[in-house]
Amino acid sequence: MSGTITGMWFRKDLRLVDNTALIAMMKERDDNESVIGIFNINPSQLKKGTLNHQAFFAAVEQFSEEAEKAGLPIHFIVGKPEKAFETLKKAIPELTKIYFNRDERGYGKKRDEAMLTFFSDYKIQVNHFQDSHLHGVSEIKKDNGEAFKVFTPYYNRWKKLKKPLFQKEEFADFGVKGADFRQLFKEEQKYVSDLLAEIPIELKGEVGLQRARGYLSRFIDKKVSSYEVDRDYPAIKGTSRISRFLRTGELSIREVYHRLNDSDEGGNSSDTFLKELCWRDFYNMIYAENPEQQTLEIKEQYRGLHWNQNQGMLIAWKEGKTGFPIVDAGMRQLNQTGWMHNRLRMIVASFLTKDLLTDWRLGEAYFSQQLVDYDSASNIGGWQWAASTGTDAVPYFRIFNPTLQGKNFDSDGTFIRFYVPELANVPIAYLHEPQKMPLDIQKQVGCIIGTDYPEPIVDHQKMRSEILSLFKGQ
DNA sequence: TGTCCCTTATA
DNA sequence: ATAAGGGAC
Repeated sequence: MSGTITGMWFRKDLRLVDNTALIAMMKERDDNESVIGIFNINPSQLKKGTLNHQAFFAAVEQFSEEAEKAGLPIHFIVGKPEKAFETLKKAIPELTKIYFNRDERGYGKKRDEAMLTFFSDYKIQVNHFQDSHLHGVSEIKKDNGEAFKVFTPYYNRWKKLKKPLFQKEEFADFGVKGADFRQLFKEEQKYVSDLLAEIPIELKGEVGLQRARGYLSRFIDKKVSSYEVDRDYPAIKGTSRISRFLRTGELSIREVYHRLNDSDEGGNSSDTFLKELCWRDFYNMIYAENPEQQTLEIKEQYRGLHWNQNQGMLIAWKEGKTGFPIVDAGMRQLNQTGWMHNRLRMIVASFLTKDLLTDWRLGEAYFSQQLVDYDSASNIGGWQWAASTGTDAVPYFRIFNPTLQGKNFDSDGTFIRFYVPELANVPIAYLHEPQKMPLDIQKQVGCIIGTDYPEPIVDHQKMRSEILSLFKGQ
């Protein structure tokens, strides 16, 4: 083959449509330039065996098949990015240009910065783009040039800014086939097929653009108009459920934004939902501004908090055996499905930090294993919000009462009964406080407290005053 | 995107 | 007795 080769390096942008870097590559290429698709697997970054990992690689597998069908076979390269690209360059010396959509925070940002140096050393030209968010981390600043720290003023600015367009082009529209050098990477292909063989079949259903668009359409057609109210009730499927497709990039954030806007001409039924898309940009920006936030409280004042080290409490929380029905139902939804309703994420996070006095980092770490929609910026931001240690976080004295939250947001107990089957027959009068059930009713409904379902592992009022004094003492 | 507890008003 | 409102944490 004469001419040069240009690579599209896919990462959390597993899509052939409205992919900023991919479209740029196809538009800018000239006739003697071939293109290839690349995906790097860095074994040291894998969280094998977790739902997060399995869901992501289920999407990778689906994407790889779609890309091959569309004429862009994906070349998997394995190892630390520098090593993997060194091997790639040795096997394909004509590779002189790379396109990718950059990561603007966290591990991905460090990787991208290191790789810019690497590519420059190897005389590989690089073009990279902001593709993952409606507004990148540096786009929205206060008038004095500083980053926002509070959500509402950030949102007011965000709302006014013009959003990037949805680009309808797909790879196939350009009438060019990607080159196929996969026979040079037999070992890597074996590694990938072994890795994919470990993915449970249940996780392979919730993947792909078609699926994602199904959720999006259902949400826009049927749910967004009542989203503001319905989204708070876990028993109602009132949320969009597109988060898993946004974190893999199977669904473009621009497609989401413009479909919402087009369906809501002049109305404001989607304002509350747009706010959630803004939170996604906000926390992305906050993580870029606070690169240590995965391990360090943003509020310096609270860096020395003395958290409870009791492992048993943490385990009870993880397993959904705290004796607080709404908390347990939420944790079991997470464990069984890899997803948790947003109201419940707030409740269980408040419970871990404010009722069990447990370090928010442990909760964040558990979510990072379990969530099929895990996004580090949103997850860390959410945990620091709940722990009252983040910027624009809930004030430390604004403490959720888990029993009241259950009564308010699952008043008839539909959600609790579904995920905590041992409580299925408990009368509603006792469902949110099963420990108050008289023994004869316990026997009658087949749920003995302390045997079939735990006593509350803490006294909320007691823990509330304890956490208040912990925070006040800082 | 809270809850508690007090006061005051009304029954 | 209960609702509504406000301050405190």
